[in-house]
Amino acid sequence: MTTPNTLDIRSRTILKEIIRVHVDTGKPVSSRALFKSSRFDLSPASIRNIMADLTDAGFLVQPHTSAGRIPTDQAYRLYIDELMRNRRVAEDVREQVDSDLASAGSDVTRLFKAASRLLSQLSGEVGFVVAPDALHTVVRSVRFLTVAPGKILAVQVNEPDVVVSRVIETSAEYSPEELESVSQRLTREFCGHTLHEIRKRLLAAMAEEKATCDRMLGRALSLGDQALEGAGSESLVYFEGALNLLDKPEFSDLESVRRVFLTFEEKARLLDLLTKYLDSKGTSVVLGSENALTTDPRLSAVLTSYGSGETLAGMLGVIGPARREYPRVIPVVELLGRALSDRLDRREARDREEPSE
Amino acid sequence: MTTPNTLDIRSRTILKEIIRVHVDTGKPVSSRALFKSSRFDLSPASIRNIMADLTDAGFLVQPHTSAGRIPTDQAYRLYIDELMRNRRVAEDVREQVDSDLASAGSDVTRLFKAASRLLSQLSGEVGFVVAPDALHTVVRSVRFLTVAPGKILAVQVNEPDVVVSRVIETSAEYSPEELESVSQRLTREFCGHTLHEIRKRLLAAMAEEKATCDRMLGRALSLGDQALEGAGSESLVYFEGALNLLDKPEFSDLESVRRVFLTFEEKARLLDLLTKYLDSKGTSVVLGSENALTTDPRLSAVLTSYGSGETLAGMLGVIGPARREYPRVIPVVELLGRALSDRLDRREARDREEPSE
DNA sequence: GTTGGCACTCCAGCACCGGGACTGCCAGCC
DNA sequence: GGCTGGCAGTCCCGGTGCTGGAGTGCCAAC
Repeated sequence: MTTPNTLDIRSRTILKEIIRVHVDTGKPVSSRALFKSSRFDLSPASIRNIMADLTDAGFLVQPHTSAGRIPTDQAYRLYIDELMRNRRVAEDVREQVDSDLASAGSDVTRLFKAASRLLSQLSGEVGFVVAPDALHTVVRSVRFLTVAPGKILAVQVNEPDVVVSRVIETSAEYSPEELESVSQRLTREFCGHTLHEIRKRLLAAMAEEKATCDRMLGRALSLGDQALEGAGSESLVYFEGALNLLDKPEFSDLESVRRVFLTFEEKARLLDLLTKYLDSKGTSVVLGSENALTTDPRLSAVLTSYGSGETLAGMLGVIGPARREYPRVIPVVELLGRALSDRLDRREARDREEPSE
Repeated sequence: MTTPNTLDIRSRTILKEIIRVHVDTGKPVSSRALFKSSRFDLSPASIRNIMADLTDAGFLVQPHTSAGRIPTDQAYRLYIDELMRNRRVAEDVREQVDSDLASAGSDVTRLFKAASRLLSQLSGEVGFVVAPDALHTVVRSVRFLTVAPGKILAVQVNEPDVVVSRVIETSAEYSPEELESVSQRLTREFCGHTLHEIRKRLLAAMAEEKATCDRMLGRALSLGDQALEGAGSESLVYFEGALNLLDKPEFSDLESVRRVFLTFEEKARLLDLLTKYLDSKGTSVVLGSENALTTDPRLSAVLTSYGSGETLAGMLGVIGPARREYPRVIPVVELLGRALSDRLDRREARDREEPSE
């Protein structure tokens, strides 16, 4: 019997082939099918022996006694980390990504929607884009506009052109000139910092202001405080293609459907879990058994972060069953990460042909 | 045999009772069940005779020979129009609506979300709110802000405090003063009109400007044109509670689930159909067989329009199976229509106790 | 017009069976 | 020692047949 880390070459080859076949067919893989599908110089009986070892080591399971084997998450983990090699993204896919993102123009919301739709289409799973977390993104400017008596629209422009606006109510009246000067003052003060930092400084400033009794500054700070209140609590996520999962045999019973859709209904929880992976640069594969994404341990994700310039911004990726074509899907996710970063960076024209890798 | 419009009293009573029982149980209703459930002075056999007549007249159907009867859409139509009487909304429901909407504050987006969630919760179906159609809503003001070199944020404030913003790209540079004067000029010009009208006038103005060569005005108009471009094409809809439909026995097979979710995935088509009912003031019940809402003729809707002041604004309602408690659900939908209108009208405190009816 | 009775129909659930798809193990062979 | 063919054993799956129950439709009697 082999221990997890010391699988011999032959076992690895078999495991790899089992994954390939299973991803393809969706059904348990039998020794005979393996024998026929590829030219190992081994009889089905010998393959059975190896499969028995792989089962003991935790890489395979049997749905029932007289069935073939299916790979475990542990097997996928090994496959992803050591066995597989990414394929190149087909040229027409690149072109589709480029043209779809280009047609979204410069409106960030439309860009995110287009990206999640592309992810969904290209993977056949659920595509998602998490917009830059409002709390950790860099503020570029803050503006205030009167929209009605007692109602002021606070517009916060964040780093990659993400605009967040909310209406706040004030009992006090502000003149346009006053609003303009407040806008300029707050922008000058806070430009280039994250909301997180700003919030702290704002509180400190308000405490100090109480002491100095600078009325004008006080009103400015109060406005700023209201504008930021609750900001970042509702992160923006774009999901697309939940219906795709209905076609996956692993989710096509009613109970699974309920759980899967429940997952997407309460986006908040899902988001929390995904956000953990925001720090890690590069692409991660999150398998359900390793870190339950949801109530359903069979859900897994491929995700990567995107961002403009130095600052990490948000994440995107796909969610679906662990049984997926990793060599094809991972490069697609990475492609979209780069493409979206480029767009946000306004470097649209650069390295369109062949990203270094 | 009775024709549709001349059902005698007894037939109506029976039909009403059949609907009541079927809405309650979800299963076909048998003559015996009717005999036991209510004190008609009739034997099961007599009830059977009447049910046979109702079947001939198109009000009932049998799933199969030896099953009870279920009401047709035609029966629901009669029930809604003539047989039922709305129940009063329970006091605690009123309070929940008030407090939930109040806690959404004055941010219109949050208000819509809260309303659709309430509709979903209170009906056990899918709640929806269609935001005021951007094309037919009245514009209050237009503002422009520079967010980055070559990128300008156009903020359009519509009548019930609905803010629509989009980033537009310009090759030309604009100074803050120039933007401010453009904002004021366009606002003065267009305030109080609908986008629809504005678009027309804008095109006329641009043609004229070509003649007079007023450069400054030309730039203003160009900005205005870009700001409006594509506006209104993407109406905002808020759906909530699609999962509720999974609990309905009529939608709990896989094929139905697929169709239902497909319906909500392509919101656009659904919206088109719903929008037809926007003109009609008051509350409508749209039954699937009368006007297919979707690919699934079993989906139906209860909807009403809401609006601030004189202008109709948007719609809200619920979507679910025709088998629903109309006497309870219709008043809930109407309550939310009024409540939302009131909020948008800033008449929050008015007639909280008992709306006239 | 109403009613009890009765024959008839259809469905839902259950048990049963046989074929097919695999595996695990064993004994023999290189 | 590793590989192999053979064989018994296990389990699933689809089809079939049966039975009880729930309802209806009709008829004859009141």
